Amino acid sequence: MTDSNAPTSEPSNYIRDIIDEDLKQGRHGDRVVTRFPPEPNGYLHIGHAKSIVLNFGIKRDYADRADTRCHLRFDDTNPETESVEYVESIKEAVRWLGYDWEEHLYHASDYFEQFYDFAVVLIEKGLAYVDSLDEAEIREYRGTVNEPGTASPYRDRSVEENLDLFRRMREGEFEDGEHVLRAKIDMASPHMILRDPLLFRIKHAHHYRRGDSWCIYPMYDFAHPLEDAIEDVTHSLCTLEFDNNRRVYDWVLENCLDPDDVDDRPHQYEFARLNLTYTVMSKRKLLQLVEEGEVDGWDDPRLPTIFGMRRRGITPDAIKSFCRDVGVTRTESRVEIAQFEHAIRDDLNEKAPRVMAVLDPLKVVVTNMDEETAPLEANHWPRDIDREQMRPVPFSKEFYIERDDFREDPPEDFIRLAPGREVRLRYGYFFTCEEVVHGADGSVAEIRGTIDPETRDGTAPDGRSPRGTIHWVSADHGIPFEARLYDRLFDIPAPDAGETDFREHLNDGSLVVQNGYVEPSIRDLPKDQRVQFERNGYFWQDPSDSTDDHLVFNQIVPLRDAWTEDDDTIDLEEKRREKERQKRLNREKSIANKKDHAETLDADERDRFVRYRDELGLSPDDAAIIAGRDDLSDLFEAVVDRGTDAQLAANWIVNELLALAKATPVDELPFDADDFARLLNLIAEDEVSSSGGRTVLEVIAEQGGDPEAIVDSKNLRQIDDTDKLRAVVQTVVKDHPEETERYRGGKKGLVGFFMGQIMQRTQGSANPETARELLQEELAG
RNA sequence: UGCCCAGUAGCUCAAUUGGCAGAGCAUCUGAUUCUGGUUCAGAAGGUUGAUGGUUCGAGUCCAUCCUGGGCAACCA
Repeated sequence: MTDSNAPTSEPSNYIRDIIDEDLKQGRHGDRVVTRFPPEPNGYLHIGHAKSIVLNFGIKRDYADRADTRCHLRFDDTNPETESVEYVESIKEAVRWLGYDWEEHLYHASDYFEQFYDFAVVLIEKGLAYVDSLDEAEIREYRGTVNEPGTASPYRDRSVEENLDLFRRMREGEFEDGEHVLRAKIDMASPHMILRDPLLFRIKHAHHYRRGDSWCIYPMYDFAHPLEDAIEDVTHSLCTLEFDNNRRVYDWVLENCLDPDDVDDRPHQYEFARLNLTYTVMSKRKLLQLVEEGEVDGWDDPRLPTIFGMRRRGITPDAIKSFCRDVGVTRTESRVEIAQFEHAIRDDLNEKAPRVMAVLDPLKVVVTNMDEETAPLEANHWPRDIDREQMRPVPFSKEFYIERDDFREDPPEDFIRLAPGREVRLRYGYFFTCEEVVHGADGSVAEIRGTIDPETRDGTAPDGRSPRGTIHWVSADHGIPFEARLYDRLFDIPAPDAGETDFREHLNDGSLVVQNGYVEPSIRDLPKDQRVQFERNGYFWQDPSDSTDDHLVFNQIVPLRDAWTEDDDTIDLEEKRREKERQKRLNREKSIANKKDHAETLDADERDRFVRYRDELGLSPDDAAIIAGRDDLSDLFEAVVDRGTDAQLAANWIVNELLALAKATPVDELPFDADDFARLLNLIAEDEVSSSGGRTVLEVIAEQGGDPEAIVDSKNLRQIDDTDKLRAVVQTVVKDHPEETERYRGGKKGLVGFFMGQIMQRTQGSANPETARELLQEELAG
């Protein structure tokens, strides 16, 4: 039971971690500026909602710590697909979700002049050129993922010529496709994106906002970073598929911006888009369903579109709380629809007054009652929700119950109505079934039976209480209505994953229409009130089809149902076994394909490798890693020459130094072989522990310095003195009686906790081996 | 076959930056209940993708491999 409106502590995620750190470092002063940048070429869906909640959520949550903004920006740089209709629908969707962009509404199309100017800057720097290859040729020249590209013959045009051509492109002197403007980066880059990406193309097309004033339009990779920079965005959040594009994003900003502005330029961070089981999320597939009439428009309640969800009756609160639940990560995932349904129920449980409605009516006649009784009184709210809102519920001789709630031949655990059985009618009498009337086809047509007049208030004087309670609606007073029950749109969890066309997996039963009766008090509730039809789920009136004469209710979500006849438990077990099987398979493969490091070495490296392995006794792995890099070999040999033990040196180079020097060659680090040898010496002589050594290494790799001096200034000299250590160990144990208790009770993993405490107190300088021995002695009691 | 990204419970995520592997959802019990709902209590579920290494100590650091995804639009 969470109140989604409450300012609950926001879950942290990796993007918030970055923002926290940036705030701490003052990277953008105290500004945190995000943006939601849709292209107005389609309707928004729950995946967009995740992005909206992320971006606007950051604006809201950091408002107390920082100067925050969140822009709504239309990324309208492609005139062929965009329109005002989409702009308006997107604004409406964002507003409906409950977010306010205030005065920060922007359009990329307002920046066309600036994009042009930035392009001129690049040309003048010799970093962009007009290419006159046609589309097919450009593709050809780009190469493939395995082969480098080749330079366009136009790549080396003069700045003047480029400037002239680019100006004339804008003037409209050329046809579509005759020329493009490209960045001059690297046609051989292993990153395809960096093989001279296109910046501008000619498109004689009418733009929905700029009309015909432009005939060249910028590409995403050029426009987007500049849009962010123009608006002073600090954190530009997008989905994972733009990961590769980040390289151009950075390149554009670093080369277009004034050097003074580069330091606090925007940065792009990617997160996984949201996928749900049993539905599809891509604009293209959604469009296909709409256009082919598989669903009833963009706001069909079965669709995961914002308008579909709105029409279905799902609230913004539920969507937001769901988005918070799934979090923000870089792991691609598909969330079980059950998780979403939970958020919807959790939200509605406290918002929806209860009423009774029968969806699939079966008539019941009471034989021991002739005239109408006064209406029963019932609270719209169940006892566990602390609200009172009474309404009259008329009861009469004839009423309807749910067809499902009666079985002629009930299974063992069936607790509802059956021949000879008594049940409680919700808010009213106990009823006993005495007769079953069959129709011509043999199906049950009517139930007859008696009420116990003593049980009008739902209790019996003799204290008996039926096992089951069922809902009902008076036949004389019930209002007929149409119920639309929605189920998952597809019948497999990942309709868009396999080889087959996703449309083959459409679920025939995704919409079931039933005609039932609802209690008359529904008329006293606001038309847009979400209600719970007891035992049937949450409903509300369809906003477009429901009228006073013909009520239409959408089922927002059914109630959780513990009485299901099919069980998913087998499925779960199967999944576990499948995962286990897969793991075993992968293990075999990964062992079988283990690579021999030495294979890729050239002749010189191989010499070194053999020497390290055979003469110095290094493991083949270590020997190959060091031999494979000149900088590592030089350092390694230099320290060994100074008398350091080869294995020790290798360990530290491979396992510790490599982590710090992934990108930079070690000879560019601010320390030399002497420093490193001295450090290793301190470690070899037990002057510092290995963790102390690591600290020293970090310092000298960062800023250089004498290891010995650092050891002293940071107080890292290893404590071997047993008495001194014992004192520390004893205090630690004494200070944590509860953990000690648990350790003695069998939670041996706590040694790590205690060791951590000891290391903290001694700033990492305790001799770990001795400390551990003493600790174990002490904990043994 | 190049480059990039990601692998923690069935699903979605945590894990104080090298120190007790946890939570929500789903599942299964039990209690409460005039909703087979809600709420509460509990259980089960893990070789942290694998193998080796570093370390007193590895989900976290190093190496290799495996699996999945992305990149060769004048789309975004």
